This record gives sequence, C-alpha cells and structure tokens, in this order.
Amino acid sequence: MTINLNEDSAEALLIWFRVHGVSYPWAGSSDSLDVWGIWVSEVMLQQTTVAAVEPRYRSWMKRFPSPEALAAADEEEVLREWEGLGYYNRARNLAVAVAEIRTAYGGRIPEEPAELRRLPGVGEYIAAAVASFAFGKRRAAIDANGRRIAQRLSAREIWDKELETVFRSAVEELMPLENPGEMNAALMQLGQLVCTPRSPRCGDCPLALCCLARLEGRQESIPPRRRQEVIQKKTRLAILYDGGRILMRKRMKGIGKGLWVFPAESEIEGLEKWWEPAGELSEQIHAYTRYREVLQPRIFRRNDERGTAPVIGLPDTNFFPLEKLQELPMPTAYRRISGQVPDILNYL
DNA sequence: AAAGCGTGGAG
DNA sequence: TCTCCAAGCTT
Repeated sequence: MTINLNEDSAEALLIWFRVHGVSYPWAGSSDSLDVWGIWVSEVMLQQTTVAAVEPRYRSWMKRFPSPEALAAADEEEVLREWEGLGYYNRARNLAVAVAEIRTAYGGRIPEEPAELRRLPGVGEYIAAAVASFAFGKRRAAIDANGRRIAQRLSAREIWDKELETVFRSAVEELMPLENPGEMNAALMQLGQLVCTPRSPRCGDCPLALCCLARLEGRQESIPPRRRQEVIQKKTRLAILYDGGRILMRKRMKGIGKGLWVFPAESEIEGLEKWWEPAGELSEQIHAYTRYREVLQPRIFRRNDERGTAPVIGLPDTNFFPLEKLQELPMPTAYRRISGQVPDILNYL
C-alpha cells in the first residue's frame, strides 16, 4: 500500500492552508499558547460541527476560563453550560480530568501524549491534538477528516491498522520542526473545506495530483456511505403542575444521564386518579443516535387541591418552581418544551 | 469490538 | 423534509 505524500505535496498543503485556512478562536498563536482553550475546543469538536461549537466555546471559556474554574464548579452547572452540545459525558470527563490534574500534576496540564492519554475523555486523537497544537510535538492527530483523506489518497475503501500506520508515519515525517501542529490543522481543514464527504472540490485540492481516488474517479464513493435505519418512537409527557411547581425527573443512566426531563405519562403512578389534563403543548422532536422520538407534552394539574398528596411512584424526581427550571440541565427538546410552560400556565 | 452516546448544520 | 454525519471516547 502506498500513500504518495512527499515534501512537495506537504508544502503545497501548508501553502493552501495559509491562504485558505480559517483561524478559529481556539487556535493558539505561538506567543500566547492557550493550552486549556485548545483542549476544550478538541473536546467540544468531537462529533460536533465547528458552526455549533464556536458560540458555545466562547461562553464556556468565559464561565470556565481555567481548569481551576471548572474543577470548582458543581456538575449541575457544568452540564447546564454544556447543554445543547450533546454527548454530556464529554463535560463530565473534562471535569474529572481537571480534578486529576489539580491533584496529580499540580494544576499543570501535561505535555506528553502518553500522560494526556490517561486523562478521562482523552483518546489518541485529543492527546495528539493537544500535544501538537499546544506543545509543538510532532504527533499526527488523525480524525475523521484525516481518515477520509488517507482513504482517498490511497483509494482504499476501508480504514484499517495498516493504512493508519502508513498514513501516520507519512504525516509525522513531513511535519515541520517549527509549528508541526500546522500540518494537523491543514489536514483537518482540507477535509472540512475541500476533501468533503460529499462532492469533494478536487479542483481546489493541493493534493489532487497524488490522490489515487481522484485518479480513478472514485472520490465520491470513498469512503463508502454508511446507512442505518431510524427507529421512530412516540412518547406522551406529563407536565405535572402543582402549587406553582413542576415535576422533573433526573436521568441516572443511559442517554441524557445527569439531565432533567419531564416524566412520561406512563411513568406516573395513578395519573388519572390524581391529575387532570389542563392543556397541550406543541410536539417536539428528540432525535438521538438512531432514534427519532416525538414528544407529546400535556400539562396536568391536581384534580383535588385539598386532597392528600398524590403518589408519584417514580424515583429521582422533584417538584421545582418555574424559575428553577432555567438552571436545570435538560436535553434540548425538553428545554424547548419548558419554554412553553409559562405561556400555558397563563390560561390556567 | 461493536454499540452507545446528542445535536445541529448542510445539502 | 429528510438524510447524512461531524476536530471521538468508553465499555
């Protein structure tokens, strides 16, 4: 197997990057290395688009400008700040990692990839990215962009250990001694702007001449599309309103762990006995991994205000005053629902 | 080691 | 509207 990367193509790539590359807020300059910001950006950017990350990165760095600031925050607030980005374990891992850094490294973020790699939430990619961007190490950070580029350069339909080894050593060999991270950034942005998953702009590509997929006209079909079926679900939600407070449930495991949600009607013990429907809110779609769930929220109020307290029969729940919902981390679909609740209450 | 983990933007 | 998939990691 071959990858036709040489000094000339690497040079062409870097020149392309300097002309067409985009500078993001997390790009540390050589004189003001912001290690923390680079790390945060890498975590946010995993499986998440640059467009979605940019505004959230700014607010996160404002609230948690240093590892210490994050280490001092409680989980609820950390998740609230992460809300909307998804994959909430990333935020939890980051919080655990900064706590470890405080105790094991005296608050100093380690420079060596092997040490970074031991922190929770830091895998091969992020370790290499931080080491190269923040500390100038010659380590290839290979992400989805890099894999796609490698597959197209070599016209291989599968990404395997062999291709990884060949590509990694080729990249690391060509990384300049001065600012080697620029090579990683160049590859990623090439994948983002030119060597895109669909309709790659080969006419603008500095590597077009050494690309086998392009040579064979197979750039559109490498890598092959993956397709998986979407499972449809429909869930009725119970928004229980009692004495100015709303019932919420905290998810303790699985999807949305640590986030607060409105319980499903089916989860409430004796719903008809204690509660009466008082209005409907508009449906919301909660799409996650391979599910597409339609949420149908209904407001309920106590059918007998003077009776004994109703049985909820559901653990990890609590009634919160309306203003408090603002502070609870929720999945975004539930956040949209919570935004409608005050309007409905005006009619009660 | 295959599957779980969220969401929004782009086409 | 619908499909694809993104600067991955963990178990």
